[in-house]
Amino acid sequence: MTSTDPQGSTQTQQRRPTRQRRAVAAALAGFDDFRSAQEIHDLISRQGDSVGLATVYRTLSSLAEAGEVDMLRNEDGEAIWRSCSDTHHHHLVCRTCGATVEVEGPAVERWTNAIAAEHGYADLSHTLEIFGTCPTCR
Amino acid sequence: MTSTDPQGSTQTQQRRPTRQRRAVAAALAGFDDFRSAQEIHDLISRQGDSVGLATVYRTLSSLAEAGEVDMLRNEDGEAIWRSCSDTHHHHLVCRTCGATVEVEGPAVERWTNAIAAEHGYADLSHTLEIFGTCPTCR
DNA sequence: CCGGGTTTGACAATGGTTCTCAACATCGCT
DNA sequence: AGCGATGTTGAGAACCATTGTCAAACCCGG
Repeated sequence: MTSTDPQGSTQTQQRRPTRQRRAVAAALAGFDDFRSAQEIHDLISRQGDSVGLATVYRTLSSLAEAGEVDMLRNEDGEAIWRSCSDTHHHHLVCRTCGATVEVEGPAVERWTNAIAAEHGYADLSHTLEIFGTCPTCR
Repeated sequence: MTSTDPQGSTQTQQRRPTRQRRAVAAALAGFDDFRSAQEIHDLISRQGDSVGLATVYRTLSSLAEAGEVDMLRNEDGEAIWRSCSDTHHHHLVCRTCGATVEVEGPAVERWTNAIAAEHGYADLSHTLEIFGTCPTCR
């Protein structure tokens, strides 16, 4: 926050291709649903790599900031992650097994924008997640 | 979870009107936006009452379960609470000052139900919160 | 006023997440 | 290839919201 930021402002900050970051990326590629940082950390270990938990957190956060992964919170407030397509979308998540369906809702986007505008709110962000029990888990 | 549950099942369990519960209710009546449990706890102290933090949590949780308060999570995953009307609704929350607008979106309800049904998900719940900057804070 | 189930509070314990900081890896340059 | 500057990492401590523990205090019906 107090950096001098020589020239390019909020631009692609340097991201060195380290072994650890590659490991996290590889782990992310290995599943489709949302996983907690700790689960991802375990996955990496199981894949033979060794990456510190703190590093997993750091990497996930910066990936999320870069828009390369989705981060949302489960009903307990824990952060869960997964790599994502680049369009804005929401999720239908199975409460039991974590199976995820990616959903798009242009209608919802429009609705939230309208509501916010109506009340003069700017600089919006919103969360919309649906939790339920998938057909398999019932 | 392993309780025997003698007779009435998910019914109105006894809720004794203790000094502490009254204090929490009073505190809740004193603000319109969402506050964390700790802030509410502070508020109570400032009002002269003394209630243990654990009790505040317990009371808020049970009130939430009874549908008398809304609990949602801010962007940091912390639980925030406020008393609410009894209909299902969502919120437009100012990121800076916490000012809250209660919004209803029958369209959204219908949409989530449709989506979930389409994928065979049952036992639904969903979260939809909009964060932004209110007119005053800009 | 009594007895029994509820509720409380102080404090410990959890558990996810972030911070600290010395050791280390990369990059750009020569 | 060698070097210095700077970004990264890891182990563990630190944080901090939230929940568990359990004896003491409380409320209620009789």
